[in-house]
This record gives sequence, structure tokens and C-alpha cells, in this order.
Amino acid sequence: MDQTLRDRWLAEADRTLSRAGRRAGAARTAIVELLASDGQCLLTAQELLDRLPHGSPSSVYRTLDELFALGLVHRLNAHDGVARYEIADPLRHHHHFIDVGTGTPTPFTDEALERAIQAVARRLGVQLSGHDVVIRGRKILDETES
Amino acid sequence: MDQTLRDRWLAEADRTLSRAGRRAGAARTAIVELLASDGQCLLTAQELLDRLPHGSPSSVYRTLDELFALGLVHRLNAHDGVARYEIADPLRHHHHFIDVGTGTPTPFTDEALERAIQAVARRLGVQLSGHDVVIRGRKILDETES
DNA sequence: TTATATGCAAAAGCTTTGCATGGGT
DNA sequence: ACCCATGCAAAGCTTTTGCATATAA
Repeated sequence: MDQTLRDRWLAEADRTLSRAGRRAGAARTAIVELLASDGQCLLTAQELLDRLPHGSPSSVYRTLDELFALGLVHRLNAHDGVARYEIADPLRHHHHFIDVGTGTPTPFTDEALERAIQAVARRLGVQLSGHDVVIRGRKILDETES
Repeated sequence: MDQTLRDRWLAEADRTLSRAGRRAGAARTAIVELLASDGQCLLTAQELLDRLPHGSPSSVYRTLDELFALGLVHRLNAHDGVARYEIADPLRHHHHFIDVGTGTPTPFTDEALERAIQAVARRLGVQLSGHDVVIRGRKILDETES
């Protein structure tokens, strides 16, 4: 399990937020912990809100903005125009496959893809600050599975 | 110049729309022609509206939805959450570099990147229906330029 | 002639902001 | 004590929808 990874990001988040002069209220604490939960990928503000015992839309949006501004979360605007967030951890760097049938996102990593992106940036004379790759399609079901 | 490319897409668009039972009104015609103009990349509905002599928000959004549903345009949700459209032409396939300073998008193509994406899809067992790559950063200005 | 396109106005949804109150440090 | 966080309510924006009218085929 990557309990360790989760705690590392939580610690990092707390440290970064403190240094920025932010204080830990109930809403922020709950949001940060939710984002760090295992298997969480591309959560919307609404989804976070639904899972919070307490918390108002404004707290959620404000906290997410804060986290995004500090580089603690990634923000991805999906095809439906709704912003989705996930923790930004170098050790969990990944991209997403979106099933066009269900809309479900699946994370994946690929070394060759990363190298290709670095190469493009070099060729274009760009100092990279971030990159997103989204691939859309349908899972091929062959006889060997399900 | 790629006048030829433009006309090819325009013809294709008209044909596809007709086959879908759509009719060519003033608004749609203007929108389609604007999209096909040279150098147009990632236009917002608002930008289109501003450049239309006539046309209402509803016509613009409805036409863009129609074009998107028929696969005639790509829709990209930028970081600001506003949808941007550009014509979908296999011969103009490209991705985008977004300058984090100005927000300006610059199109680019890269063969190695395309191959990497195809390889990922194969590895994941995914039949690709589309993919987007966005790289964000800052242009490096060295002594040899500007 | 008949189904579709258009435009206006109203509504819907996500997100932001103002402000008074509560709470962290 | 001071300043930040929170929550409510209201506002802002982009986008969608209902409906009457105009228009393409």
C-alpha cells in the first residue's frame, strides 16, 4: 500500500499551506484528507462536497483554488466543462484514459510518452511547467478477459 | 497556402451536415466559415460571436454542439473552464503549447509523440477515438532570437 | 409545405464574491 | 488579540432550453 505516499503528500500540503500563512480549519482539513484518500482520481467540487460531513460550496472552491495556486493539486477540465482535481505528487505522476462509453477515467503511466513530451518541449524551446495527456476510446475486450 | 485544405474541410462539413438532415442557415454558414479561416485555433463561443455580423449565442452554441456531435470540430476545455473549438481535419492534426504567461496557444505536431500515444493505447488494450496533449510552460529566449 | 434554423428571453449549472461570524495560532 | 477560515446568500459567467418566427429544401 502507498500509505507512505499519502502521508508524505499530506505532510507536504500542511507545510506548504502553513508557510503561505493559511490555517487549518475543519473544512480544509476534511478536503485535503479526502483528496489524499487512496484511489481518488479527478474529483469534482460537487463530489467532494457530497462526501464532506460539513462544508459549504464556498469552502470547497476556495480551498481547491488555494491548493491549486500552491501547486498542491492538479486541475483538469474534463470534456463536460466541470473542473476535476487530484493531488499533485511527483511520485504519482500519471495521465488518463477516458472511456467514451462510461466517462470513467483510468490513470496510466508511460515512460516513452514522458520522454516524447520532454523532447517536444526541448525542440520547441519551451521550459515545461506542466503537461496533460488525455486519451479517449473504448476498452477492447478479447476472449482472454471477462 | 492551404486554401485547398480549407475547402476540403468546408466541403466535408457541408456534406456531413446535409446527410444528418441539417440545413444551411445564415448563422451556421458564417460559423463554419469562420472556423475554417486560416490560423484559427481554439476559438471560444464568445470569440466566434464577436466576429459574427449576425448570430445569437444560441445559434453559436447549437451549431458548435452539432459540429462536435458529427465529429467536425474538436472541443478542448482550457484551464479557465471555457470551451474552445477548432476544425477537426486529419491533415491538420496537432496539439497545443500554452504559454503560462500569456495564455496564448501555439499548435505543434510531433511524430514521436503520436507514436508514443499509439503505443500506449495498444498496451492498454484501448481502441483510440481521440487524444489531446497540452503542454504548458514558458518560451526560452536565448541570445540567438529576438 | 414541412421540418429545420434562428433569435430572444429565461433558466440552469458551475463557480466566485461580499459579508458577518466562528475559530486557529 | 489578530487574522484567517467558514458558511450563507447573492451575484457572475458560460451554456442550455422553450418558444415563436423565419427560412431552406
